[in-house]
Amino acid sequence: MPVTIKDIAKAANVSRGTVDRALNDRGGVNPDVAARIKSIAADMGYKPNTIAKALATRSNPVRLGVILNSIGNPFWDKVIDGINSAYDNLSDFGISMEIRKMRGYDQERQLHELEHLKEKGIDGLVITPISTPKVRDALNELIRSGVQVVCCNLDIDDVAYQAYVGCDYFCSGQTAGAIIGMTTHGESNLGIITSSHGLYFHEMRVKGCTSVLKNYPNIHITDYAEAEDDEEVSYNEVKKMLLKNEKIDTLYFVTGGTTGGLRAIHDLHMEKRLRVFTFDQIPAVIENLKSGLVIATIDQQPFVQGATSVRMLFEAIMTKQIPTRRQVFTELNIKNRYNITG
Amino acid sequence: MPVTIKDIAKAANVSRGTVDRALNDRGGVNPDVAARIKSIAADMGYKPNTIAKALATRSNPVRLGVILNSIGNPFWDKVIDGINSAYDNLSDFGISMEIRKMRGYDQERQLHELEHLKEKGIDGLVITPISTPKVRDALNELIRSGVQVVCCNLDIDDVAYQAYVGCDYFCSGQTAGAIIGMTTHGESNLGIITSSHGLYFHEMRVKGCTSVLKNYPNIHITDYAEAEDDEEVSYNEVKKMLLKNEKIDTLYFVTGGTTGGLRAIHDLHMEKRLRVFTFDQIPAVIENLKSGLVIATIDQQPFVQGATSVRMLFEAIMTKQIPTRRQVFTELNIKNRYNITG
DNA sequence: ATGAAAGCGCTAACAT
DNA sequence: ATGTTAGCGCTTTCAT
Repeated sequence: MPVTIKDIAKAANVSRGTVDRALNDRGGVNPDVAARIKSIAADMGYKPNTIAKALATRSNPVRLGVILNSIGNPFWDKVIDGINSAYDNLSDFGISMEIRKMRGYDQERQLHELEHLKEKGIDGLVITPISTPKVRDALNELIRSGVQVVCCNLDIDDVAYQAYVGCDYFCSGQTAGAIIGMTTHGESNLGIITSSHGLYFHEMRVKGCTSVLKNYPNIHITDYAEAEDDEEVSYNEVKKMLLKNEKIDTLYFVTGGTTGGLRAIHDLHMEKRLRVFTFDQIPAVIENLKSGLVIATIDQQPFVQGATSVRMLFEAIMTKQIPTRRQVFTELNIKNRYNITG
Repeated sequence: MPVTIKDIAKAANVSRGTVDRALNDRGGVNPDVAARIKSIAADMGYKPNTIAKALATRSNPVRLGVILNSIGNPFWDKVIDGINSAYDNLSDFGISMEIRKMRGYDQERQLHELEHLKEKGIDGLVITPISTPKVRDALNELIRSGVQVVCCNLDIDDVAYQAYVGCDYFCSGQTAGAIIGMTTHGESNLGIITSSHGLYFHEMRVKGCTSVLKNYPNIHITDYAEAEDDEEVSYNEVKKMLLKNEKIDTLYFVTGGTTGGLRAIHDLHMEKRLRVFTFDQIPAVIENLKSGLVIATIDQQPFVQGATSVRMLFEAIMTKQIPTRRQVFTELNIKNRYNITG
């Protein structure tokens, strides 16, 4: 039988109210008494009952805020599914949640969304942080004011968040490199399409991939293109690359612009000539896995990322955890036409 | 603000007790009144609050039983981790759980474990059912007596269970076939190691694989061996197969006996000659992925299987769901040396 | 600073 | 057949 505050109250010869105040640092209790209560609670192995707490605090429930750079990028659909799924599971706890979606990587826009949620009042925040000093400072101030923060999919340095939930980008690059090496039998001329932002995580994916491809002397990186995270730009750049380099037989899409790039291949009727490797399971990728153009794609469990972010955030708020900057990496999985989970 | 039984009671002009009795079919309420209450509840969009219910029924908590054919097979370690993780998450709901582990596929032993749990009294059961008429009948009788059942990892026909949580075995075979075809560049002489039980799911894995390999005219299935789900038998059979067939350059372990088979390869010093494909991420597989002997393994998310089984079972019990024979397939994921999650 | 008591939504034992 | 009431473990308001 688990120990309750009632048990502690009896053991400490005080009332349940005092135990509650002491254990939750609500103030208004003699320091000596508080210390004694805490030590007794620890001795008895007290673990607060989350569901009872949730029932009791139902009148002013936990408020969650979410800010995602999701507009115009189909990758986020499943992250949002995960967020909503976790939210539904927690609905009995009486929580509320507001999702703010934005397009691209404009820090001013993100700061604006942050301000909006701050004014409405939130106890926790899930965010895909844009890694700039201004965003960093804003998040740290938010955290100082008592709001718990979980970063989803994108990491940011020097922010005292509770957790980063996302993939290991370097490792995802390695995984891609390995599958490229193995399935092309170590013979290929590779074109790499990246985003132009010099985004840290994109770079990691390229580095991870090339570090593995070093083991294959006959795989040559023939050309790079920058898609600027825009499908149209990607479409044009891929076209240009393929027309310029007749030798290219393999394409590696790091992220963003994959849909446009695949369209370019079809418009050039170069499906037969090319083997394509991508990330994630967005509709265009699934379609082309089925058609055989895309050989494999690396999945990073977007649903799990969304769901875990919300769950960890709620957990942190309920148990008053102190920020630990924990890295929670989701699995990286190779998908071919048979094991897609679109 | 969610609607509660109190709201319904007021709307129906009855007491909360009557609403509770009506909504939960506890009997002792006028059929007409019950129908009216139910209709009002539906109209108001009533959703029972699980955590309040759990708090109230804490004195006689939900009792879960688990029966796994896990002894001697490292695959199950992560299933059990998943089961325990879900159990921990539900601990605030005051549930109890007993895990019974057994070795191999002896139906008498399984029926015995079933009897044990039945005598102790359980509200729900997670089981890896041995697909025989006796087990089928025993499970159906259990279900008729009001116990919810979830099948984990193994499916069974004609049992009115709540859900099967596990992988799609045919699809896992296809996925393996595709990776074998792609990474061997369509050229190989294949040895297949299966279990001897003629187990349905093993057969599906072989069929799935060969159905895909039909697309590769130069991949030949040179030999089959039966490991009888025993590491020693597997060790000997693999040795025999490799010594007999000098041409074999690729091995496909369907399951059970992988550890012993890998050991045989090492003892024969044939690591250089062979490319191996396996299932799951058991220690021996991880080790040999790192060494390069195993090219890829197909993961079926054992942790998720365990956790989901328990969660779905609990959910079904709490909400009195009627058995639906739902198939919940976990993801199938290709793992190489870079994205293992051992 | 501490205690007492009401209440969160639901169940179950006891009255009527 | 229906109503009333006392909790489940915790928070919160009101007394003291």
